[in-house]
Amino acid sequence: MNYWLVKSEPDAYSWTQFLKEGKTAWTGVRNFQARNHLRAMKRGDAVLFYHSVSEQQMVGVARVEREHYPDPASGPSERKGDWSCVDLTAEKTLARPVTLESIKADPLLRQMALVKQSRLSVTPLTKAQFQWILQLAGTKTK
DNA sequence: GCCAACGTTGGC
DNA sequence: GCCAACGTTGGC
Repeated sequence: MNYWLVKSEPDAYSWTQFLKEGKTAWTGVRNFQARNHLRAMKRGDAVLFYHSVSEQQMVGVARVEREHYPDPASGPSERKGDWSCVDLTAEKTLARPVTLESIKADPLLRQMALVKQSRLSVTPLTKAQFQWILQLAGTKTK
């Protein structure tokens, strides 16, 4: 079981909308490193959902429902299969969102790729980091 | 709103 | 193949 973090600007695609839909195809990733992370995701992996820019906090937990498959090409220079996407299901909302501020203040959490490589939209995190975040959020793991 | 970090593009 | 210019992302 692996642990991941995906980011979204709330204005573009919010956790609220995700919850409403229950399931979403995580498409549109156009960065090789992020794509490789998508391809490494396994069904059942836990995924933290982070709101960037206007909120800068972790808001929910999702799960990998379907492992990577070709992201529909969006431009003339893209061939089908150049990029990948996965399907995610929304699992639970964090009782208390975990802010970037508190992440940076924490010795364990500030080692996350989210902090070090702020522009990367799909990043891995350790089990310890994941569980600690849930604890800070006042949310129980299954 | 600004700008640092980073990725991509295109001229040479 | 190098690198300057440019665009985008996201923190501040």
